[in-house]
Amino acid sequence: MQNRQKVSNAIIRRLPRYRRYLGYLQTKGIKKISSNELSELIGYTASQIRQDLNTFGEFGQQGYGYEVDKLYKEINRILGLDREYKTVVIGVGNLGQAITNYSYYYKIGFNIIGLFDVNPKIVGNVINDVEVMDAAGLEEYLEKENIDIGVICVNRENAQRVVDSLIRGGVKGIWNFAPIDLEVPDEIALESVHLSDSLHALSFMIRNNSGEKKD
Amino acid sequence: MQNRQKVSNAIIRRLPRYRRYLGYLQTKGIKKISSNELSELIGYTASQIRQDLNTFGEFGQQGYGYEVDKLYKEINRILGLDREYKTVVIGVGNLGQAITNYSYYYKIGFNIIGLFDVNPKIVGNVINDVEVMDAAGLEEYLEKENIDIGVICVNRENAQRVVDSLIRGGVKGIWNFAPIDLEVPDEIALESVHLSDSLHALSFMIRNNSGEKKD
DNA sequence: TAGATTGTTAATCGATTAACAATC
DNA sequence: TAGATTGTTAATCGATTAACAATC
Repeated sequence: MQNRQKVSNAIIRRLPRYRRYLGYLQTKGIKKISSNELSELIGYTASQIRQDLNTFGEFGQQGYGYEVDKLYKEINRILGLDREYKTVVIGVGNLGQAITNYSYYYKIGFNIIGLFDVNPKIVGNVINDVEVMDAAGLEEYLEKENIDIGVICVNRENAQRVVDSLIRGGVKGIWNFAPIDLEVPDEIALESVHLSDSLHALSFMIRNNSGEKKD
Repeated sequence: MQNRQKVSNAIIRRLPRYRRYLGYLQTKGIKKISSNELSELIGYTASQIRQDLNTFGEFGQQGYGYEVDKLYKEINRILGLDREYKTVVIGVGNLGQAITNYSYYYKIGFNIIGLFDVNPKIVGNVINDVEVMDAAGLEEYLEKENIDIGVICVNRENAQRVVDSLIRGGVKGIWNFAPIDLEVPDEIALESVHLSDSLHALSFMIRNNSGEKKD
C-alpha cells in the first residue's frame, strides 16, 4: 500500500465510476465479469480497464475474468471507502444544507457531525439531527474533535480563511464548493466542485453543438 | 465559428477557469497581461495558455500581451456566455432548490423559468419567484416554451426518463446531478456533476496522502 | 531600432490502445 | 488439452512543453 508512485488524475477520476458499475452489477446478482463485458457497460476500452486495475493489484483470474464482489470490495478499499470520515460542513446556506441532507446512501462513511455558519438566523437550526454552531467556535471545536474532512460551502471571499482554519485544525481533506482555487499544503487533499465552471462548460458544448463529450 | 475541429475536453475544462481569473483581473483594474504573468496567477504554463487561446483566434499582440477586457469578452463569447438560456430544473428537493437559489451572480444568462417536481408537497411552492409545477405537465410545457437547458435533480431511477422527455421537448443541453451516466444523442450537450464520485475521489486522495492534485 | 512577447512549429511526455505471452 | 481472458510490454496517439521566428 505504501510507496506506489503517483496515480494519475485520469485514473483517480475513473475509479469511482468503476465502483458505481460494480455496485450495479452486484445488485443485479452478477457474479463475474470480463474486462470486455465491463468495457461494453462502462464505455472504457477493455485494455484501459485492465491497465487501470493492474495499477493497484492483480484482481482477476486468467481465462475467467473478475469476481464482481471481490473487485467491488477492492475498489472500495482503494478509494478509502472501508473506513469512516468525521466531516464538518462550513456554511449552511442552500448548498450546505443540500449537501448535509444529500441522500444518505451516497455519503456512507462520511459522517457529518458538525455544521457551522456565521449567520445568527441559521445558527441553532437543526439539520439532519445536527445543530448549526457559530463559526466563531470552529477552531476551538477542531481542537477537541478529530475531524477528517471539511466541506466548504461559504462564499468565495471567506473560503480561503475557513480552509486555513480547518488545516490548522488538522483536517486531511477539503471538499470545496466555493468558486475559487484554494491553496492547501501538499499533504492535504483538495477536491473542488466548481459549479459555475461546470455550467460554463455546458454552455460551451451547447454553442459548439457538442458532439462527443466526456462522461 | 463553424467547422473548427473538435476542441479537446482538457481545453474545455480550462476555459471557464481562464474566464474566472480574467474577471478577477478586471475587478482589480488590470488592463493588460502577458501569458507569463497569467501563468504565474493561474498555474498553467505560459505555453499552454498561448496554445489554448490560439485554438480560438489571435487575441494578443506581440511584444505587448493581452488586453484583459478584450480577452475576457472573447472567452465569454467562446463559452457561449454572450446569450441567455431558458432553463428548467426537474426535481426540487434540497439540491434542486440549492441550484435554483444559487447565487444569481454565477448563473447570469441561465434563466430558470420552470421548476418541476412529482411531490405534491413541493408542487405549488414558490422558489425564487418561480412556482413549482407538477412534473406530469413537463412535456406539455416544453411544447409551448422553447427551453435550452434542463437541470436534472431527480433521483437516479427517474433521471433517464426525465432526460428523454426533455430531449423530445427540444432542449439543447442537460446539466445532470443524478449519480448515473445518462444517454443522450450526439447533438445534445451533457454535463454531469457526480457529487458522490467527487467525494470518493477526495477519499482516495486522503488515503493516498494526496501529493499534487488537479484543481 | 532593440526588447518583449505573441503565434506556431517541433520535441517531449504521458496516457491510451494494441498485441501477445502467461496461465487459469 | 483447448479456449478464454488476464497481466504486461510495446506501439500509438494526443496533449503539453519547449523553442523560436514573426512582429508589435
